[in-house]
Amino acid sequence: MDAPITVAVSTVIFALRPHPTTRRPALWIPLVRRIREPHRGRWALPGGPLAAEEGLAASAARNLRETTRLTPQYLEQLYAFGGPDRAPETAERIVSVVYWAMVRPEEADAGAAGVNVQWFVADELPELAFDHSLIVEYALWRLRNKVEYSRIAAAFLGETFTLAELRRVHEAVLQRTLDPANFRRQMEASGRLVATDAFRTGGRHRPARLYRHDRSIHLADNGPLTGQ
Amino acid sequence: MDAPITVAVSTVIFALRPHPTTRRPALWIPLVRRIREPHRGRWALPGGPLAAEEGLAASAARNLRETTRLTPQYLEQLYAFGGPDRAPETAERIVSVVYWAMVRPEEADAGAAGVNVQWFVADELPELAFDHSLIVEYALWRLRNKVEYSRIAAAFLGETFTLAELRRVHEAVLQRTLDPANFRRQMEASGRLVATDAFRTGGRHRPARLYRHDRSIHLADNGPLTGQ
DNA sequence: AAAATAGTGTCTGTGAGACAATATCAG
DNA sequence: CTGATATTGTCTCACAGACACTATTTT
Repeated sequence: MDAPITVAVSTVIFALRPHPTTRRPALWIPLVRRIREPHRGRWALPGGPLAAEEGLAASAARNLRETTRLTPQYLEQLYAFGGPDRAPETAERIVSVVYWAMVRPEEADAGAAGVNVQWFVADELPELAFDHSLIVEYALWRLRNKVEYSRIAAAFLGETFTLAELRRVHEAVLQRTLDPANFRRQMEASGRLVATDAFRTGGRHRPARLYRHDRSIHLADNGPLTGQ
Repeated sequence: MDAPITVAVSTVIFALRPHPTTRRPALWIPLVRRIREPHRGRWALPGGPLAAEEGLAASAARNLRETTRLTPQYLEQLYAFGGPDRAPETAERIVSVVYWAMVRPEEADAGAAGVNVQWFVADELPELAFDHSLIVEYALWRLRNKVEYSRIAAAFLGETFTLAELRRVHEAVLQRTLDPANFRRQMEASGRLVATDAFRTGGRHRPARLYRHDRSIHLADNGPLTGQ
């Protein structure tokens, strides 16, 4: 007579787009409006049940693709949530394995995706369904930590970028301004950047050198896990 | 016709005991011998299916108690493993939420626990069942990282301890010797230690001051997760 | 006194951060 | 030339690590 336990996979998806009022780059998250009870009408993380023959990360990538039509540049497991009291309104017992992902701005602008999907500024979310507010908060915490010691910010940018562009990603994630001179030195000292001989011209100022990331270095260190 | 997916919880349990040859403190892990196929006879992490009304962490604590008769000083979720190819020998699909835990040496010596349970030096394990070798490797990596920036080492010690005792914990975890003078300064500067006015006497040397940890500071920073 | 560990002092190198100065583009 | 941002230079401070030195106990 075991109550059935369902495994679901949800994903916190981050993209960088201009903030609606300040126009400065900010973190955005797509959410899905619930069309059924419980929490009908509330916004929730995209997700769904784990398919029988599907890996956890594959399931996250699939539901990301289905809700946003995007392919993640980076995808990492966040946490498994499984308390028996997560959805007190229902008899169902759901264990959610939550991933977080990063997509590129061009992609994020393109497919606005289906109805019932809407992008929100990550720091100005409404109250979400279930424990999803807590989950997003945790994902933000992880992202803000990881941007400081990995080259994960690259997942928000294209193949090449200027140091100013990379700095603005860091500033958006960390929500504070960074000294251009010191930022440059840190990035150069990290050994993760490769200078190209191309420049970004067009601004009313000195052109900026374009860099790319060293592809031989992983976006982030997951320890002995090579990509579950 | 969904193939049923079972949720299991396993735990990597660490304790500090003298290494059998060097007698220096080393990390030990209790393993359970499998009595059924697949992998019969091999050693595996303690664990079992998630009970219907049980939280994930509660399940980990319970199976830890059942296999070792111990209560963890620290318990944290490690990762959820759920690839469809984890146990190719069976038709079953199991998603394992793995925790890691730390127990105190006195406790670890006491209840040697049931038959089919045996303690191993963490760095000298045999080939384990399923993907458990990878899991232990990852848990070791997390422990070694976390000991450097949290007061997690306290979980291996009693209420009060000398700086030498704390240093030997760090040395055992990190597998290298640490300068006593610099270690002292780092610990004092961390603000996590509180000096008591008691001393540990008995050695053929100057008595060492006993410290305790500041209980207002969490053992480790799990971000916005307060103790899932 | 000798042995052993507790605890202090000091020096050096590295890196983060503040901030000044110079370079080079568009208009 | 002016305005703007790129890029370089310099200074200071904090901290990790190496290592010499002093303190206090047991035998």
